[in-house]
Amino acid sequence: MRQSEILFKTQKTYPKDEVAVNAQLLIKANFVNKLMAGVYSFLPLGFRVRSKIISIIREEMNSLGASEILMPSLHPKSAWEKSGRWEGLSKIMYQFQDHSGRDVGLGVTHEEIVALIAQGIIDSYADLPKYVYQIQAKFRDEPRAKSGILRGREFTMKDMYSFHTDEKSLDDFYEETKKAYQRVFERCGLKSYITEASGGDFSKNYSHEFMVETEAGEDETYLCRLCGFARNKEIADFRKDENCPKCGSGVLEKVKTVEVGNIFKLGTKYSEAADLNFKNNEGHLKPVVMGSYGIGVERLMGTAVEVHNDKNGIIWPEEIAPFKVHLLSVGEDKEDLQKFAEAVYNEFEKSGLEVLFDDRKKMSAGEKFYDADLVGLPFRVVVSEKMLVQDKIEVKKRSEKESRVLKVKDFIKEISK
RNA sequence: CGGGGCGUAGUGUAACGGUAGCACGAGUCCUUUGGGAGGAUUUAGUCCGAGUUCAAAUCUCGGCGCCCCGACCA
Repeated sequence: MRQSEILFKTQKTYPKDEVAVNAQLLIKANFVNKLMAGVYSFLPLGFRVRSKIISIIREEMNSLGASEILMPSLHPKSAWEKSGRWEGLSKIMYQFQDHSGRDVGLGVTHEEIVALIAQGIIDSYADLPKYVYQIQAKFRDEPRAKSGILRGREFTMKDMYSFHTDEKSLDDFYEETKKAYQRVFERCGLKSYITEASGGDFSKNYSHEFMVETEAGEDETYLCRLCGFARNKEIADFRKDENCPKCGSGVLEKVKTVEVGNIFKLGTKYSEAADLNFKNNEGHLKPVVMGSYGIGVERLMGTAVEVHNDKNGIIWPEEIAPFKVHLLSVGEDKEDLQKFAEAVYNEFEKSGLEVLFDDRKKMSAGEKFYDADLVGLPFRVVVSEKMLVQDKIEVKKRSEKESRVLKVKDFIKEISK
């Protein structure tokens, strides 16, 4: 993609109000645009990061045997009444009346809705288990949106729901999901720790949270760096262990964390509210056992920025970088250099390399270098008069200091494997 | 929802109650071209509404918005 052609321009200064690192960098580097507190647009580069994260999530959820669906954001009050959550969530759910006076709300989550759907499909134990997920906007009237894209009022969530005949089936899937979640976070460049959750409006004792360590975190977690055991603050304060209860040799250290995902064993609460039953092999009607599993997409993106940056800008983990390579044409806009840069760009494109080509004219080398550092793509490739005469390119990893000069073909070969 | 801070060109910042200025950006022209280049020229602003005053960006009140701390966070 050519940088000159996309709706994209970095800012020279940090937004004056923002303190959160993810907000400062994502706004300065023009990945996102803030419309109001907690509500963001995703500009070309930010949109690509978001898409990459979604692809990773999709792959991992599909690998669990889950199928993707899409439920609506606009819900009638009636769908929420039986579970008692029209009232229970009224503080954070956007609720209003349409022109004909009907009560409607914007979805904060979809247990009620998905249970209604399953109710019309699941009849017998032979229909179970089933797993569905969606990746969709959620709306929450947060009393205080904060920390850039870490806590928004409108945000994308992957929410998955599972339906089972019994606890054992749920437990098995729950454990598989735990592993899939950790793969998602790892592929996004983040090390996650699983904690047993203490709170929550529902399923009080059957949920786990996935925590990533960063100063920007809102939560406090005690973790053992030796074995990866983690425990949330409420439980840790109650237990008061100093040594790791799992490996015994590590020390529990209090760190700040961001909750990037959470999973719940719901039991039969929502299936009972929605009359979601199945006939077991004896012909008896039983409520379906459910689980729900969430990942906040933008929160994951913001956390990656919080964890991977330096004073010059973002350092994107490779799998979620908007492009793999930033190709800079620097120096005077002479015809032979332009031709060379175009040729390199075409070769990259032909080989399927995801490349952002800084082909902007009348732009000093310094400006392009600053922008490249700020934007933070994994590889920076420079073509200039100096490179032209050698018929080579200069390659530098964003995460490293040293650059290397090599042939285009060799670089493509190296990066493609 | 409690507490605090803050709203001035696109961005970042000045201005005692008395001419709204500077830098960057953007437009035009010339020069420059490996770490945010230089010159000439143009462009564009006091969040909204009341009040006090001869006079309000500045003082008072109300609203709206943003950020931070706390509470909250299926």
